[in-house]
Amino acid sequence: MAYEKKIPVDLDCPLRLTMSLIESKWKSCILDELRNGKPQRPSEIHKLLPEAAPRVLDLQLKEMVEDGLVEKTIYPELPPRSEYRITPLGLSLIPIIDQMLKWGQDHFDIFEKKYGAGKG
Amino acid sequence: MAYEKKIPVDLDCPLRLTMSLIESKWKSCILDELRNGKPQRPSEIHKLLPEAAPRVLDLQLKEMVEDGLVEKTIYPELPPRSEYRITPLGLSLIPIIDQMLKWGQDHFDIFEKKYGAGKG
DNA sequence: CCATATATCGAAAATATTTTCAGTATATGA
DNA sequence: TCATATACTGAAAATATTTTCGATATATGG
Repeated sequence: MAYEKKIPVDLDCPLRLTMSLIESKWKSCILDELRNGKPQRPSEIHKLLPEAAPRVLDLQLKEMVEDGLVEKTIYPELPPRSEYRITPLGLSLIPIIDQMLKWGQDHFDIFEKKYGAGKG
Repeated sequence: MAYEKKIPVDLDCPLRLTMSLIESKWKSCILDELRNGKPQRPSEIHKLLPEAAPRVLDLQLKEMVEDGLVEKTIYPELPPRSEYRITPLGLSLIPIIDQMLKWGQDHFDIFEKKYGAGKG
């Protein structure tokens, strides 16, 4: 079969749906950075997540806008300016992000010991 | 740079750590299927998740065993028999799975309307 | 002897994701 | 004029993931 654009979200089951919205490498981090509700410019987000290539953030933010987790405002100025802000829908995912954050904190040591520095 | 095996889990931050343990296509579903604590044979898991290729479940279960989310018992019988059972560590992720499940249920309609049958 | 069930594996093919790179555009300030 | 900052894009390269396929092994039942 020829290449076909993947379905944006996974409607097979509610669990897969939720996962598919946030499982890309940087989406959960982006949500975490925008959680305070403050609009952020792309360049600011890049600074907050310096390990992510700007292009990836662009692409992932675009999907998040499409999915309704984030909204974008473009100001017709020069040099160009735009801002991303978390939506109520995106905000409703924050408790999940929080729980994952906490789980990761609580269990970090186990995985540090197992896989960390030189244990690969 | 030559191909190099990826780091098994992401130790960059607690959030990425948690995500990296469950973000593969079928891992969250596998956890959900094993949540009741009953050991399951590979062939049973395949039946529960018929859309996943057996090979993928093999590979993902192997990683989950390595990560300590699931444990495996091999019975030295013929024909071969083995069982996978969720561990306490895996069980500790179930509240997150539950929250994602619930979120997906609560918001399914939005995404059904947006992306479902013919709206692609 | 042959098909079936069972679990597992290696290898390759197919797909998807992430990253890099070079380009668009335009105001500002050296 | 030239570098810089800003946001954005297309294309291709690099990587990763998922799927398919064919193979191993061996008891059981036809």
